Amino acid sequence: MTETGLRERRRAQTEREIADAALTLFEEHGVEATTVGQVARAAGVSERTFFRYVAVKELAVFAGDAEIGERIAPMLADVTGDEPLLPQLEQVWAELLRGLAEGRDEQQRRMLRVRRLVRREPALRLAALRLDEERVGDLVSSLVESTGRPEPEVRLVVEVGVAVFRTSLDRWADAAERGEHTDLLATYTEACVALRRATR
Amino acid sequence: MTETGLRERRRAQTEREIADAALTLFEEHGVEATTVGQVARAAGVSERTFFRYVAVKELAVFAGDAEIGERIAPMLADVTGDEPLLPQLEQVWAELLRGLAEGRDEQQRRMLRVRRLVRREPALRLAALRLDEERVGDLVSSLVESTGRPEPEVRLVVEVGVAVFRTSLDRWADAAERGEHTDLLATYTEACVALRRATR
DNA sequence: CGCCATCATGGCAGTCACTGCCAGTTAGGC
DNA sequence: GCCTAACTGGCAGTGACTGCCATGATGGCG
Repeated sequence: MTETGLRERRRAQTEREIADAALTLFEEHGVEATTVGQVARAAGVSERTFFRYVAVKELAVFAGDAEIGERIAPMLADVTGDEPLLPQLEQVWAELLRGLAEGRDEQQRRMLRVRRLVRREPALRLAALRLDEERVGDLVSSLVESTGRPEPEVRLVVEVGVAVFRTSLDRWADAAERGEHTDLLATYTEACVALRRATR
Repeated sequence: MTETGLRERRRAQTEREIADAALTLFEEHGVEATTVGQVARAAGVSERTFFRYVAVKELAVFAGDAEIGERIAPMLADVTGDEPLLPQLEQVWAELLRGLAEGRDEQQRRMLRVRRLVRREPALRLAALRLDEERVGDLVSSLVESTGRPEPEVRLVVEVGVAVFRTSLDRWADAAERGEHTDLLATYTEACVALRRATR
């Protein structure tokens, strides 16, 4: 999985450094007021290299999020087309959050910082939506293939599912903003319940 | 409502001309390959003026969509906090589509062209998401005030509702792409039913 | 009808995100 | 140790977008 070559390590490290620099600078001065040059310099890299690591400025802060997709992939293997899709997907996401809660504290703190920024900065919100969008696409095609269910049905379920997930993230970030520290997993499961109540 | 001053009319007209020029050029050459200068020239306006009408290039094609928000506003008055929110919202959107179906054919054809482009061009998809996002924000705060329901609940319902609506638009555009001409309203109500099935 | 405040437009210069190209350096297989 | 492929920085260029200013058109008002 993780290549231990020097190149791989270097690459992972600069990716981290760029992401951290971006996060700090975005928090401090706002996304718009932060230039790519500033982030690059803070990360100890040239502007040109910055763009070899991140496609657009706003996405700098999400570097490393790809691993989340990788963590989801194996869980998807258990999803079957013979049972309702949505509950199974909710299980997958809950499992993901459980893994996060058991993981390093540092990762959670970072995620909270990012989601707070996402809540505050429209430009970042848009970037986050873009990522969601891509993940939805991948997830849909993957599920269509593995479950054999018709595309429109799968798309609807996935789209609704991520909507619930996203609102949970927002609510979690909001709570933290107000100083109330809540559990993301609990917030998410509550949201799933609220969805049933709303659609009953 | 509609001021009949010469200025207002001129303004509305150039707005239309920009939107039409953008739509045609985007269809013909793709969004990325189309420069603002080209759209501006085709619309008979300077580049500087273009940016007085549209905030970012990709949004050019959605000019005039604001009126949809205005058409929704009065319908929102009937929404009460004493009954489940989601069905009421679904009613509002269905009503909106009904109004569209009864309206001018030209408007529907234009909407279809736009949604097809949105489906094909990631940049436009993102722009559409941005608009959705803004509308969700407005809708949520408006509903929180008028219904007195707690913000998180309202946000969840609106976000899910919009997701269902969006997938309907996509499906509608897909069908049209394949030559099957389907009814948008019917597609939407089917999606609402599918949502119940998925969450049961 | 003529005057004035307001607004709409175009041009220009400037910033900044992002890309292609080229040259120099470095890791890693042989 | 050698050679290929990957990584990097610099540079020039494009295009989106903004602020500023001058000019002309509109519409209200005496």
